[in-house]
Amino acid sequence: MSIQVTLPDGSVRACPEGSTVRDVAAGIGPGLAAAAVGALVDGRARGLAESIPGDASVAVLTFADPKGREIYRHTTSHVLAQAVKRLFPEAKLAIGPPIEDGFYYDFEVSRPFTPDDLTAIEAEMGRIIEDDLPLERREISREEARGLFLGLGERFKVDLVEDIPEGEMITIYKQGDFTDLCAGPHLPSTGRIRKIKLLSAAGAYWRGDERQPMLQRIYGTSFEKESELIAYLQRLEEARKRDHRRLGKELGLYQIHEETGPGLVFWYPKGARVRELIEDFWRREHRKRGYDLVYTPHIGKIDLWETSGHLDWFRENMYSPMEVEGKEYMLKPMNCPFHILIYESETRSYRDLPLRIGELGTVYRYERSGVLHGLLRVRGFTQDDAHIFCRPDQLEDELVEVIDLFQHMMKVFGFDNYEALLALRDPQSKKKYIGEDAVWERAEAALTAALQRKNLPYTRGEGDAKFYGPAIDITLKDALGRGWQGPTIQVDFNEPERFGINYMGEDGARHRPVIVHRVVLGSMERFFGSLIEHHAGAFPTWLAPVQVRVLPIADRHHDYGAEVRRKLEEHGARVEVDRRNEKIGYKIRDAELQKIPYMLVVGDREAAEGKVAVRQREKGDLGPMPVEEFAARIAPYLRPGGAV
RNA sequence: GCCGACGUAGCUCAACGGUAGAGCAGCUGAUUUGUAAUCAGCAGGUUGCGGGUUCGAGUCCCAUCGUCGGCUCCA
Repeated sequence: MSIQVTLPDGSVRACPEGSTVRDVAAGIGPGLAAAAVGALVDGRARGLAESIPGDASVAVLTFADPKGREIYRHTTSHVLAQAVKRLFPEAKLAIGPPIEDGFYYDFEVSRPFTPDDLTAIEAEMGRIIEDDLPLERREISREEARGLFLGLGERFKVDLVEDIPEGEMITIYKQGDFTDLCAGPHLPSTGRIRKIKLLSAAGAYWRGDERQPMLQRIYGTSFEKESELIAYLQRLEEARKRDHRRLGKELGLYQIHEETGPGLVFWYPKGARVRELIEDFWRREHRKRGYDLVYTPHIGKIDLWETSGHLDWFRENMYSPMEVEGKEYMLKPMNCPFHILIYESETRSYRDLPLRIGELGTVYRYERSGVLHGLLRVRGFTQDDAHIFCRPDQLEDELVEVIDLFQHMMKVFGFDNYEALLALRDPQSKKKYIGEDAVWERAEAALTAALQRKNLPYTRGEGDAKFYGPAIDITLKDALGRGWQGPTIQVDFNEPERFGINYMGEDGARHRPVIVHRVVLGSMERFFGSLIEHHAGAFPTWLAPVQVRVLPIADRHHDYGAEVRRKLEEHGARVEVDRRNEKIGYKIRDAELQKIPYMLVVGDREAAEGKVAVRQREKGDLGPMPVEEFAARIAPYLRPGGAV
């Protein structure tokens, strides 16, 4: 008997029954057999020693495949755990999965790991790798697993065993003197691991829950080649250079002052300039698309927050009330109640809808001190907020419009590093959510349809919706690949109900509108932080705080420099003249470090001929040209969305 | 908030428990300069803040403020 194995290229091979993944790889070629770390068998990861159960599609995995790397690093995390158990026999094992670019393992230990511990552990890992211990996979019964880990005193593993659903297979992997509960798969032996590096240790709660004990997590990574490891570490170093906190200081964009408090941002002149440009563009774009723009207060009576329901479900993110003439006021964490007051200030007709009320609204939210992060997580921030009040039948079209606006914004600002999540109800526990089934279904369908109509790729997140409605959440990635929620489009059934707002329908009866909360940038702070990292501080010309710096060769060229500046300013460019008593090389270096898009060197020749010697940021000398020619050349880049 | 590391001049960093230093930036002067740092001089600090130990604390201990990494990616 033989089985049919279908390979990724569509070809089919007959293999003897009982063939292993290793056999299939060897059948394809010796090179692949040597590089293989496992395979996807009918989409499920398997180890090299596992046999193919029957006819199946098989994709052999190497370190080059993300799934292959996971296997490789998962085994590395077991080696880490084995090393820790050797050096700290009292350590209790928790979990140790592969993650993007590496792996971690959590331990319960009597004291946190020190940097010296990490060095010793890494050395011990080296010995385990050198010993080339084979990993043995074994399927065991639930009872046997319980007994085994109870006997080993591994209480977290016992917990994990108990959480494995009934009927699911339980496997353990053993290497030398070390045994771990693990679904696998793994490399055949520890000697397959080449280059390892432990990166850091940090506290982490068991199951990410702060009511649970704090464990000590060790992060590390592993590669097949030393050059890959070095390249990875260099990439980390490069990413650190893009960090908006570093660039924010170097470029004089913003600062957070200890004197004021954490998470409260000062936009310095250059950062403020960029923000102004973003905001101007934002306003124009919203006007074009039928938004009414408003300003509302920063504080409001506590009763308002009672009505809105924020006191029930958002209080822990709100600052304590302040008392004014015996009445309690709250700093606003959201703009919606204020926009609702504007909506209900007059009787609305079905003809008035949709009503789109927008505001660059500054809100304050309490964030725990440990989670604050530069501009990306702060305590006071300005949302590019808007609330769309519409009839249910208008919802889908409105959502399409919002997605279109969002996509336009991302394009204009040169963003492509984002991911969309469609946050849906958890179908298992519908009672967690307010609003009727039919309305939810309609809203979820409208969101899905809108995403499809606008061709926005997304992943579905069942159970990710807020209690008041489904949403589309956009995650922006920072320089180190960490995700931050930016734009979001949320359908809300709750607040219209709580405020009892309505509109007069065609039928003369009152109807309840739906509210869409939406931000298309997120907040000015987070978006700016993202923007800095995305461009590594080198803003496209239209957003650069200073677009052109004129660099006179000597003092006698200052007057001509001022003339060039005036001419370019007439064309709407932001220009400054470097009048310092320095050599040209110094001025160029400084302008390059300040990431100014264009440097204009002016000396005797340029002054005599009415020219400028153009140097472009990072590109270098473009040669001399008349001032007017330069102005014409950069004109397209001065407009919003102008590339370069 | 919790675990760990860190906090010295505007910035980047030195200083076995024994008189706080350097480079850059700043200021002054000289130089008038052609595509990524001209030279010299000057000034700049209660070592985050507050206690304690010690003959003596930037250094050791406690407390506090702040920064950084982690606390999501579920054997």
